[in-house]
Amino acid sequence: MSDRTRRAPLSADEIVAVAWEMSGGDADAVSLRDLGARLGVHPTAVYRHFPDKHELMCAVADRTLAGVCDVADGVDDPVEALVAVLSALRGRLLSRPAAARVLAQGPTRRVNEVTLTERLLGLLRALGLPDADVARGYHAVVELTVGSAVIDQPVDALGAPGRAATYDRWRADYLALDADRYPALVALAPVLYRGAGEDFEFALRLLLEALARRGGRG
Amino acid sequence: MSDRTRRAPLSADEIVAVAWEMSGGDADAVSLRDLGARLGVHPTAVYRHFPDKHELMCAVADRTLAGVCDVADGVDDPVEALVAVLSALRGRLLSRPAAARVLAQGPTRRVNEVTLTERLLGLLRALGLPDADVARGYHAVVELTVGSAVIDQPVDALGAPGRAATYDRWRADYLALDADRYPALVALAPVLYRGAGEDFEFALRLLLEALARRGGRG
DNA sequence: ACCTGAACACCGTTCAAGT
DNA sequence: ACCTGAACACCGTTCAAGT
Repeated sequence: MSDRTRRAPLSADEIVAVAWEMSGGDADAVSLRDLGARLGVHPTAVYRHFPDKHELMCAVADRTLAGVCDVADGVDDPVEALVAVLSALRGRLLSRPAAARVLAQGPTRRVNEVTLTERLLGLLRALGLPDADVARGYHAVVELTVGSAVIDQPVDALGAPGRAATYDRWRADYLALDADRYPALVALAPVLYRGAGEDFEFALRLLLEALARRGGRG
Repeated sequence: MSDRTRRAPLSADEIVAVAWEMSGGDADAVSLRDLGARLGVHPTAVYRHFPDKHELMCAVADRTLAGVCDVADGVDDPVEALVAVLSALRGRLLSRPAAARVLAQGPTRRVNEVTLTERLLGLLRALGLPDADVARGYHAVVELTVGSAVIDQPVDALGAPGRAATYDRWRADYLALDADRYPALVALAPVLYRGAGEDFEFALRLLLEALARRGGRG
């Protein structure tokens, strides 16, 4: 490492950008040693910019939320806008499991998350709900979306053929059970796991339409 | 270690029982070294009974589900029975985060989970839904319950006073935002985070009543 | 058959030292 | 001011060796 290859000073933004890149795709963990190597810096240099790894990962998670709300721009119906934003959120969490795990442990209250929360609350208000129901509806849709993303992520990461094979295997396992002890499971095995994305949207619409009905917009 | 203190041969059940005890309470991780110490055995001895740590934790997670269905015994109304089982499930996941993390990564298809699935499907069928909606309703309530548990767990672990303080702080943070940029957030801050358990039950009943309505039992 | 010892290839984090 | 080196206290896992 000669002087002319010595890098410019680190910045928090650069660290987050590189960590964010590393967290994409299959790699579902970022180590500080790998991160240091990609930054061309000693592994412990990031401690000058973040107090610990968790704070860094919160920043990475928040970067994952940047611009999710934009998918609702120009969508007039609040239910459709909510479906668009929350499906987009789920998609981002699926493709970035490390971020999903951070966000699944409670709110980070960082800028993109706050922007997203504002948008969701605004859209839920547009359903004509009383404030208390807006708040509870917000918690409901976030819990459903995060739950769906963390449960579906491992299978989602397998890609289309792997997904189909996995779901086939699970259905076969259930079908092979004793029908006397597990009648519902054996009967319903063929219709379980028919597309995680569709199942999510079904649940989300059920929730949103129930909320809309409470708001007098049903 | 004299011969007379040398322990009896390990069994998979004993390993799971001790790991399950260790995973309770505040400790949200179990290391094989600690586990070995509590078993009075070399850390790597568990590899004779489980192929890797993940398989062990799946067994621990399944132990966490034992008997959850029992809370529905004697409850006639299927909606009330579903609320009872899923609330009990959420409670167990809250008190055992290591198990929650395993179950949040997809189905284990072990005995207690299968028993729980059978019960949930049976109860959803009792709502009079077509099979496809039973399956999608099942995925919906599981995603909501697991999402609620993983999101609420860290704050839940603080105990009642810590919970209240945390929620107060979050509300105060939102209230302090610029009301022009974040109108809904500032307006609704006072009614956010009003008891995670109540919020969960609200969302769950919304979902179940929407399902019951589809089944002609609304 | 069942378990141990020693090692391998990792982690996050602290802190004195360098420039 | 910013980063490095070295160390600390951990991880899960493998595999040859012991009894």
